[in-house]
Amino acid sequence: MKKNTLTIKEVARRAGVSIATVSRAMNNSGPVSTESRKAIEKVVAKSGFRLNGIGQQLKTSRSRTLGVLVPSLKNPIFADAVSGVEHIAEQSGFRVLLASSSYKVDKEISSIDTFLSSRVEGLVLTVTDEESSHQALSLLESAKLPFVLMFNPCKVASYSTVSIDNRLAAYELVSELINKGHQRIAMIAGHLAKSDRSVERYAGYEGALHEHGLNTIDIVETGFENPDLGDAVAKLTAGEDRPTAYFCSTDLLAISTIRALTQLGLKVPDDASVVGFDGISIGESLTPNLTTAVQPAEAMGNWAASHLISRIEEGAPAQNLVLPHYIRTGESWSSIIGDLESKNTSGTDELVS
Amino acid sequence: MKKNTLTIKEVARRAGVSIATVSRAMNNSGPVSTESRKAIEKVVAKSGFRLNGIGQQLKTSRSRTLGVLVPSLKNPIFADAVSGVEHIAEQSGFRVLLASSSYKVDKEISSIDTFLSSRVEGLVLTVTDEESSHQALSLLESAKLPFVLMFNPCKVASYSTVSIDNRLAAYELVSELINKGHQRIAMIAGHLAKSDRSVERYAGYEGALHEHGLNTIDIVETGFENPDLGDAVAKLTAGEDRPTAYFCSTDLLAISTIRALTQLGLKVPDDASVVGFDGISIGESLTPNLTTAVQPAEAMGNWAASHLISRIEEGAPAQNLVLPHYIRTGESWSSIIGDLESKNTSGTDELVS
DNA sequence: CTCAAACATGGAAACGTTTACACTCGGAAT
DNA sequence: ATTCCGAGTGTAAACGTTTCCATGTTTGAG
Repeated sequence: MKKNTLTIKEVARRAGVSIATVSRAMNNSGPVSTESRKAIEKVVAKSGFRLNGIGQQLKTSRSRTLGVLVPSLKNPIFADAVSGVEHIAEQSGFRVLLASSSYKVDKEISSIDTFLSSRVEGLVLTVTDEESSHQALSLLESAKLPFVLMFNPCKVASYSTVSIDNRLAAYELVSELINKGHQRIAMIAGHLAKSDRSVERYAGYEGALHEHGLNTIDIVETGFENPDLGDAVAKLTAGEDRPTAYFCSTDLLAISTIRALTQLGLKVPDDASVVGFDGISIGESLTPNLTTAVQPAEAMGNWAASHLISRIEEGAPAQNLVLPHYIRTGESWSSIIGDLESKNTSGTDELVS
Repeated sequence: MKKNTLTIKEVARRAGVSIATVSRAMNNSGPVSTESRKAIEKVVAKSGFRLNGIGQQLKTSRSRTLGVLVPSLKNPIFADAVSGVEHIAEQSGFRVLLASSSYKVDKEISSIDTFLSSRVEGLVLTVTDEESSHQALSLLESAKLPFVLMFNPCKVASYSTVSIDNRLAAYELVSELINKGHQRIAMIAGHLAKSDRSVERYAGYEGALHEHGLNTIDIVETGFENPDLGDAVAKLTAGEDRPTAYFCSTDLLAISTIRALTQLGLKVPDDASVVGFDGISIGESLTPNLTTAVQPAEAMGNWAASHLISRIEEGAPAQNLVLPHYIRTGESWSSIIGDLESKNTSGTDELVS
């Protein structure tokens, strides 16, 4: 059992110089004669030697590594954000260590634990719910590890965060629906109002409705991934005054909702409007394409990474960034102003009462 | 400028024991008296000390880290696969270092370079094209780093690979279309036939057509991400005998194709059938939901990771795994047996000529 | 009571780097 | 001639661990 991975010491020996010279040559960190350099390059080329990053990290006590923690890679919104982080990190010479929490607090904590012992220099993360992840975050705080929350609405001002105004975006979206004549608007949300984002979006939804004297409908909650909305939506549409619009707290949910409605014989947007939230790029290519509140996920990832790096490198202060969202108008909603009276007077109501 | 991160030495001092004892206590790697253990635990709890992973890695010369390299995280098929890798890695006590190549060979190489100096113990990767990534792969070979190719059809038997039989899957899918009465079947493919998978799929497409004495149609090539297929598809449908079916080399492309067709006033699947490839989960929720050849992406990631780990841990030999694919039947295609004559005689043709 | 096994412990040598420091040269400036 | 400087180099001390080894100190069996 021989050690076959060669070290700077061996390279130095073969090139007939000292290890200090090899180090200087390979890092361009000091003067090296052309002669020595040649000799070293020759040995390196022949052997494929590369400096052991772990040795470097230990000696310099810098890992040049960022941790990234998201609930799941299977939701494009997170995948896009991670992609954004990765690009900036890469171009700043940082490596990216990845973990996912599956929306579980204990996995959040154990991942952070791993990051901490890996000595990442900073962390970009999205927690399921800032409240219940409090333990995880204070772990980070006490370790004095710079971190940036992504997507999570900022609750604690001293944390670095990048997010959009979920409440406002939801408010705008639902208000638009109301302007288009919708009065019965249902909300479909991810599992539990356990996600702080869902909670905010619900608040926006509620706010918009109340402002117009309309009532909310019992929220439909479902799992985070690949939910089967069939039954839930069927129940909603069964009542005499079924919703004319569905506000989904996620594009993925909106897509499922559209399918569920179609399955029930309802056409979107003719018989029901559906709006989503997130603005995943696939939503633009759908038929009908989604009306949604766009979170610039990749840009959020970009910003999170570069802000984190400037905190690391220059000791920049924590910062809360609220990125602008916008409503991307698609074909999944429609106006029902014209239809309103006919529906209400001669339509279902009459028939039933 | 004080070093404030404390070390095992400091903990040992505070607990009044030797560093060897602290190490044994924290790793459960040797006998430690209850007394010493108590003292150490107390110091650790108070200070939040954790062993420096970099020191450990250096000393043990194990990084317990896997590299993962994919073209892009923005295609769900890769995100799912990475997710699969991450889960297995995590549960086997491996960290995951992530990089993406943006379909560029030079980024593949530089990422591998980074992985190599990070001393990852193995690498899971998807290259854009095995041919043109030859340099990158031989870099890995000469570094004797175990790696597993994911998605790439295996060309070199000595490499570990996990993929499906792209050619066969495409063949089956297109054959099915032919069975359903389609004669003019177009193929839409990702940028250049530069992707080895696209090439295989084209071969399957061509094979199925030729076997039935049918002709291929000039392939439509487009970029990898968010392609605007409008023009290309418009051109295809303009001719007198427009395709009745579209075989897309990717679900993402299929979705865009459906949109393009709809935009042109054609209904899917009534006026044209569209089939995809990949089996991204979102495809199931669409309306119409996609008929597609399913690659079990997450399972591929799982297998890639566990195989890689067994190569690392037990020196298991390289292995080529071809996972079964299957055709997921959706609503995006239809049979045109019955319609065939009526369409051709009384339909568009008559009108035009 | 003796002796070996088992337990507990600490000292010290790695692991592969970077880098402060000291040293040797020439040659340029005095 | 002397001084000074800078380029080029090597030695050796870290960085924070793990682990081999040697050294007690208990125990329990005989």
